[in-house]
Amino acid sequence: MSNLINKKELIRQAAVKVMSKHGFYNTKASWIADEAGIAVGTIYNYFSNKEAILDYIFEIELKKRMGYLEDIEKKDLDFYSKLALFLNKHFQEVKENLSVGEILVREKEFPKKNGSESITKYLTQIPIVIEGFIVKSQEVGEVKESIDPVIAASFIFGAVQGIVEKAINSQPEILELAAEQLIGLLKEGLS
Amino acid sequence: MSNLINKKELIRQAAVKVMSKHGFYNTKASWIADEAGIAVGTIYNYFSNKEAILDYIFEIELKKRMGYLEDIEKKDLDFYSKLALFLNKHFQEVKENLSVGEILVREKEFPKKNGSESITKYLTQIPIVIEGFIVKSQEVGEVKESIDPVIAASFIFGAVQGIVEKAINSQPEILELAAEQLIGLLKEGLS
Amino acid sequence: MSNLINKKELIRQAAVKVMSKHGFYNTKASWIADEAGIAVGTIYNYFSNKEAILDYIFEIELKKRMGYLEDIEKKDLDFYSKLALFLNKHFQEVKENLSVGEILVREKEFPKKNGSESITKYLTQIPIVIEGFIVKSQEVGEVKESIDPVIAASFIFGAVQGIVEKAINSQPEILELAAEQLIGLLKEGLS
Amino acid sequence: MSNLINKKELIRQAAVKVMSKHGFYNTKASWIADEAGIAVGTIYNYFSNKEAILDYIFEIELKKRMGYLEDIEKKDLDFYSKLALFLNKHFQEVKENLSVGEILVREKEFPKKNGSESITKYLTQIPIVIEGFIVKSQEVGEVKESIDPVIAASFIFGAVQGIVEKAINSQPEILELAAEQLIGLLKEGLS
DNA sequence: GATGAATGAGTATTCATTCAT
DNA sequence: AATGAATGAATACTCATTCAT
Repeated sequence: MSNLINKKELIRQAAVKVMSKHGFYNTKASWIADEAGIAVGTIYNYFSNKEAILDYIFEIELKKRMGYLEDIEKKDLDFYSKLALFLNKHFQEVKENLSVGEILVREKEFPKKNGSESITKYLTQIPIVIEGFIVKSQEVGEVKESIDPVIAASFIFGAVQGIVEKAINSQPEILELAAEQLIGLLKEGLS
Repeated sequence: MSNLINKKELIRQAAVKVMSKHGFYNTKASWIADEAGIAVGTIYNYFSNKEAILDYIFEIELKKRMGYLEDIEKKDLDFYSKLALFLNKHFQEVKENLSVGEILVREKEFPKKNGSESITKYLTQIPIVIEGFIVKSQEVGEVKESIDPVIAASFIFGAVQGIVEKAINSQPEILELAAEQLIGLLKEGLS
Repeated sequence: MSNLINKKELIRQAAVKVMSKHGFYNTKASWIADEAGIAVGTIYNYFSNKEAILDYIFEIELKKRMGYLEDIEKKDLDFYSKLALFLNKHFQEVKENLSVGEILVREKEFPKKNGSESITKYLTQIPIVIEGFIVKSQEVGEVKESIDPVIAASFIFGAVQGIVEKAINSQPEILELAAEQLIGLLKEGLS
Repeated sequence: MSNLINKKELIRQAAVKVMSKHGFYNTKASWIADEAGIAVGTIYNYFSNKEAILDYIFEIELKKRMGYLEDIEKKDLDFYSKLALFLNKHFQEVKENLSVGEILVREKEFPKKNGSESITKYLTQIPIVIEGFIVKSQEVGEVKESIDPVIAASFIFGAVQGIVEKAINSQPEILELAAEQLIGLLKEGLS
């Protein structure tokens, strides 16, 4: 019964593992099947094509982040506290599953006809929410008026991606301090 | 002989144009040839394979950046001035050729045997140089000791990538203010 | 047990509908199941494979025709009357179920190992019977000696198929007059 | 130079051979390539897909027939002479290349999106031209008014197909007499 | 008997790369 | 050097068939 969900989930996890290692384009459908311990054909009982798997991966992760952000948005906290909450969640997730982090940072599909909806959303929505945080903070005087919210949000989202990239490539341990450092930097600058 | 150089350069530029639009994996060698107005076979007189073209693109761009950074390093300037010089150069380049920016931000090849050396270098070396800047600045007391140079460098490099991504996707004009805003943020934080 | 027969018949009818529309090779087993309102697996409780369904369809139709022909053969009628009886029956059947007609005219399977026995029989036996009619008629002087029975039988069978094809493609109403016209033509020619 | 034409023609001929033997759906692209003595990929330099090959086969044969028919149409001959000319040409072609005949008689594609234009045309146009012949002949009083031209044309086209089918299946030699016999039948009937 | 999820052999098609001209 | 037709390895995806429930 929940077998259906489980199989799709099984494929998703196998795909994360394999795609994080070889990249989307170099990942063969058969590798995912092997990793999942199922037949190739089975993949296509749950996903219409390879792209749909990647899309689903992003969909899941995006949902998680948007869930966090919604919860956070409701809270009566200053900008830095809100951001800190989000960063902690995000870095925590990545720490627990570096493969997912790798995919989130690296995959930027180039669709032909049916590109991955969710990748675009992931890369777009999250910065927009951050932008919203900033705008509100400016209204309250928490953040300087001279700051361009669009630019700042792009910085922050980019910085987060950059840190995850670095963590994956060489120093996973930086994820421990990353949130704190990032918040500190945003609060007071480097000096 | 300058003919030789020109043809290679011609191919590089054609590749930038086409790859920025469709991504490396979805770009057919023949499209590059068409864009360059040459025969497919000709590409292979100048590049051993498709990857080598992308590699060459990054090689060129990396060289430019490293050149700037070396020049900047020699100057007797404070950290922020140095960084400002670099950012201005970088954003200027991207502004002049958004296609190049698109590639620099998006392509993160997954090599099998012979992955692109230059992409890895680009993603690695530049942050390291920035890291060096930070370390030096900390020695002089310009930058707080509490700042983790690795994280900060990843932050900066990531933020730069993030802003370029945003510029490409929707608002090229933010490149105008980006350097100034980033420096401001790093100097004093958001508040 | 009549349940057993009914299910097989149900599948046959569903298959006729779907195959007449998409052709044997483009008909998915699952479509037949859907049309029949059963599960795919059920099909295989009644047929060993997809080909066997088509084979069965032809088997049924061939049996019907051979039945008619046997009955007709016994009657003491002249050639044209016999043929008329057969044509009326055949065109009647087709009129009542154009889908069956479509299949009879269009499907000419190319077997690998286990080709459809019945298709071959259908395409072979009926002309042979007609040939027999002609030979007998020649013995009685009803049909000219100069007529080659094999050729004439092929004409007649082909003409019947041709008319059905036309009826299906564009003018089902020609089936009304087809038998009469065909007989007239055979009797006296066009002039 | 005419190499291009020759290669396409080479593929066409190989396809005729193989498809006539195994049928369109059971013919593997690689078999055609093997028969033609070329690489599979080469096929796709000349045809966009397998269907396009079959389409081309029919296109060629249809053109031939329509060419004959146009030439014949211009001549000032009675209906039977015209038809005789056409039949002789057609049966001659088939005799010289039974494989082509086999395809013309057997292949009745079921297209999804992009079905074979030419097959439909072949099955449609030729009967229409014959129909035209009949109508004209009726105006001149050559053919009885009681004859339905559509039915008669379908009869004739079907009879032709029937005789080719028979020739291919068992008695190629009947093609010798086929035209004469069919004309005789149409002229005076069987009796 | 009925089911339908799982299977995996089978194939059309693509496209980077080659090399004879 | 330039060409572009020829190549054929590589792979996503299909779908008839099976079989555990």
